[in-house]
Order: sequence, then C-alpha cells, then structure tokens
Amino acid sequence: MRIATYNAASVRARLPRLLEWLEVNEPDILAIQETKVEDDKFPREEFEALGYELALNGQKAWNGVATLSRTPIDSVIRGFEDELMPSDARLITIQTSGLTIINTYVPNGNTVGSDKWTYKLAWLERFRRFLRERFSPSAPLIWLGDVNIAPTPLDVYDSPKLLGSVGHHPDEFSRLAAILDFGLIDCYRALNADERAYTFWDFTVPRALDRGLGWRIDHIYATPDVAGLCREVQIDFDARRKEKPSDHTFVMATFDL
DNA sequence: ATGGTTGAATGTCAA
Repeated sequence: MRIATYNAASVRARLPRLLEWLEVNEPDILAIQETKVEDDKFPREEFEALGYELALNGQKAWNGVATLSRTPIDSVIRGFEDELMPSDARLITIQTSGLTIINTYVPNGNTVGSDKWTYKLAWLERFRRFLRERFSPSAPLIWLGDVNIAPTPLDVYDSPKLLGSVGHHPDEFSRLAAILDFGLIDCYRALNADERAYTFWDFTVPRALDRGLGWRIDHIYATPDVAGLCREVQIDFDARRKEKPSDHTFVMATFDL
C-alpha cells in the first residue's frame, strides 16, 4: 500500500502537477493540504476519473485539506468536531480498509510571539488531545501532512542559524513530541536515521532548491505496528522542479499492507 | 534590504 502527502498551495493551480503525479505513482491514498477552495468548487471529477474517492474539508481562499483514496472511504471526520478551536479547515480524518488516516495542515505560525504563533501551539495541543480521546495506538493509524515543524537538525538547512525561529523552535519540538507520545513513529526518519532530505523550499528564497535551502516539514507518522511494515519513504525532488510547482513536494510511504 | 514569490481575490493577506 502506498500512502502519500502533498501541500499543493492551491489544488486548482496545481491540478496538472497532481494529475500527472497520480498517474505515474498510483498511490492508494493521497493527503492534500492547502487546497484553498470550498468543497463545492473542488475539482472532483478529475480525481474520480483516476479511480479515487474524495473526502473534503475546504474553505474559501485559505487552508483546506482533502484526502483521496482508491479503497472505499468508510467514514469521515471533518476538523475537531467542536467549537473549542476556530473552524479553520486544517484537519480531516478518514477510515478506509481498516486504517485511520489523519490528514493535517498545521498552522504556519508566522513569527515567534505573534498571535498566529500562539494559535499554532494551541492547535498542536488540541490535536494531541484529539488523538488521545478518539484513537488507540494499538490500532492501525497514520498521521500525515504539512506539520510546519522541522524537528531535528537534519530537517532544516541551517539548524544553528534557524533554531528558535518559527518551524524550528523548542516550543514546537515539545508540542510535537507530546503528540508523538501517543505512539507514533516518523516513517522517514525511522528508515533514514542520518539522512538529510527536504520537502519544502521557500518561494521567496532565490534558487532555494539548487542551494539546498529546504526544510523537511511534510511528514508521515504511523502507529508502531504499521510503522514496522513501512519499507520505503520517497521524496520526489523532481516534482519540485517542474513548471508551476508548489513550494512543497510529494512524500510517499510504501507499506507491506 | 522587513526584501523575495505565489495564489486567491481584486485590496491585501497568508505562506
């Protein structure tokens, strides 16, 4: 089973990139973030023509998540299903073929100390509780998406310089660690303990890709039994070099499932 | 240099 994640930075602007990638790679599941579109304007037919069912949680202009699945989607949870957090479209959970798939677009945080920073930390704490209240680490579960945190020195191009800035801050590390305490394993890092690989390159940094100025902020986590069945995690650098790319690229995990 | 680029929406915000 192949399960992938991609921050599209607009599903409509990225439709050619998405469709060509799906046709070549044929994942069973693709989690998309930053779809930037309301559900009734989502380009459904193009994905359904490739054999996918869709679960959508979108909003106008910003945010938005979508999960595509080739196996039937048995149930969907949109967001946290409560009023404790602003109703940003950043979370969608599906059940398919006995698996729970949680797709998130974690808040960016803007700058340390800003209102958005406070919101990011609160969102991470809320997500930790969502996991613990609704799911069990003994059941097959995958959490994937844009987590907007590069958690180790290997996950960002200049850790000493960037430590303490948004995306590479100890307060983020501790919130992420608390989430993972549920019983989740970073599939890429488990298989590539010493590798340096990025999934995001800032549009505003000139020639960031060629200069290696990237971040690994798109992650695929799994509960222990599922993580033990992970054979490979591929990061598709070539897709980031194509015409009109997203600022992120595709990450895909292959499981013996 | 508080810059740079991209997308949604059409002024300006978010990333």
